[in-house]
Amino acid sequence: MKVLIIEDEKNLSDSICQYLADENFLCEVADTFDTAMEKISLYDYMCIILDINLPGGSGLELLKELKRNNKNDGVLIISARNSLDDKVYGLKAGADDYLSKPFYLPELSARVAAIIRRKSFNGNNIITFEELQLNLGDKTAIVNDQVIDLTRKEYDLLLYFISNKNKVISKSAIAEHICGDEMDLSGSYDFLYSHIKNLRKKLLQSGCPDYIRSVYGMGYKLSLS
Amino acid sequence: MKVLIIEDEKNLSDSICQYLADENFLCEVADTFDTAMEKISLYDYMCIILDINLPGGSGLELLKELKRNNKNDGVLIISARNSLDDKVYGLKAGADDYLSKPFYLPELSARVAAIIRRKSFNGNNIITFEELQLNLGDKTAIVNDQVIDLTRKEYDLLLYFISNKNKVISKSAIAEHICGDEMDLSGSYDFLYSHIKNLRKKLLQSGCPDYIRSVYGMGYKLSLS
DNA sequence: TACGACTCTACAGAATTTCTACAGTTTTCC
DNA sequence: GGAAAACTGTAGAAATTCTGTAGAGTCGTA
Repeated sequence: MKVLIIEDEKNLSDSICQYLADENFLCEVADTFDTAMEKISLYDYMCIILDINLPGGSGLELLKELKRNNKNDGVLIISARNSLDDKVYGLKAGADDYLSKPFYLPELSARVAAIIRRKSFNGNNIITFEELQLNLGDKTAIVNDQVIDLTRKEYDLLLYFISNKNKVISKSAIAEHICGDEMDLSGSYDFLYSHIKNLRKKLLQSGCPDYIRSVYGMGYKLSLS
Repeated sequence: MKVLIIEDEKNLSDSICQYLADENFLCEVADTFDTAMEKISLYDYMCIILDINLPGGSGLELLKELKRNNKNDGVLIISARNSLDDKVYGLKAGADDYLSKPFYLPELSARVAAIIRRKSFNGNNIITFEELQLNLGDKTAIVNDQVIDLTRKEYDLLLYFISNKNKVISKSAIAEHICGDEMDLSGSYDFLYSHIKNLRKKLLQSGCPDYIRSVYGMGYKLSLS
């Protein structure tokens, strides 16, 4: 559950960071325009907390860049100026919410949680794709109110698929993700084929269409069509 | 999408190579200063992954040579020393990014992709030509909101065309780009004709005009008229 | 420690998709 | 018109993915 805090005032970013970390978010901080751009282009975040006034460039520019690249990260703008302008421009540029400084950390946290909930979760640690539900809390998968028993690897696999939905992910990326970097691999992805086969089977048995598409020569993709 | 890995430790270059190959890059490895110099002078690469510590010469020297020859290949430096020196000198000498060992392969891959995006596509994840859209992130081609299923070679081909739009590109350049240097070629471009035919067919079926012009005796060109 | 149940991975052969060589046809250029 | 270049459909080759099975590994419990 990664959150990026784009804020140059170290005191503030530190306290946000600590507060959100306690709420079980994985926080990263970027304190300049350039590092922020880099992080955004490299990784996906569930939510980006964006200070409009940045050294090196405007936060709004950053927001536009995000949208230009079809990134779906949630964005919460924080801005010192309490002007209506920032709010209007920010929301118009595609931000999800706005909070003006100074603010109370619990309120920030609540808004971040709300954004994430709206984006992909429906409240209680449940991440979904179509009728497919994954409960991160007790690590169960649910389709049509029916619990599917998944092994640990199958669960990891499905989680990785859902959090990268509609994107082609390579087999090596999947292998890294579900086995860590101590995988010796020896050139064969047989174990992956097996897990995917079993996962597909269990999902199909629960009446869930096969959303896991094989993309020949590239990898896999979780998508509708 | 060719990438050159300059690294003498075979274990490392092997795993980088395999990981990137699975991400659909065409990888070549150079394990000494001299072979690296030779490859660089012979071919163009989208990105060069450069280990600073090389047998036979410093990677920084190689970097300078690259710039001296006005080569525009992207460069990602990897170095065992976690010293600021390597990073500073490297970036000053014209490298695009720096990663210190040990690193996580997905991170390397993300950075390579980012360098290529910055170099060739202005940092955008989506590159377009008229109604034709190519999304580098999820590796899809879209025409009029409709996804076109492309094979790996067709995708590579289209990517190469779009990133060289309005320029005539020779068949040998195309062949090298989509097959790497291990292509035997034997003087015949039959396979290329086939791929281009199939690509054209798929694009036409999606209602996209045939922007792929054949330039008799020269090669091909993606253009309007 | 031993047992059973469950999970993971390796293997081999089948099925599928993509690639490319070939032969014949059409187009282009001079 | 003739030669070279480009195009097309086809079929076999090659690469990739899928499947079932079996043995190895893991974990909890008695």
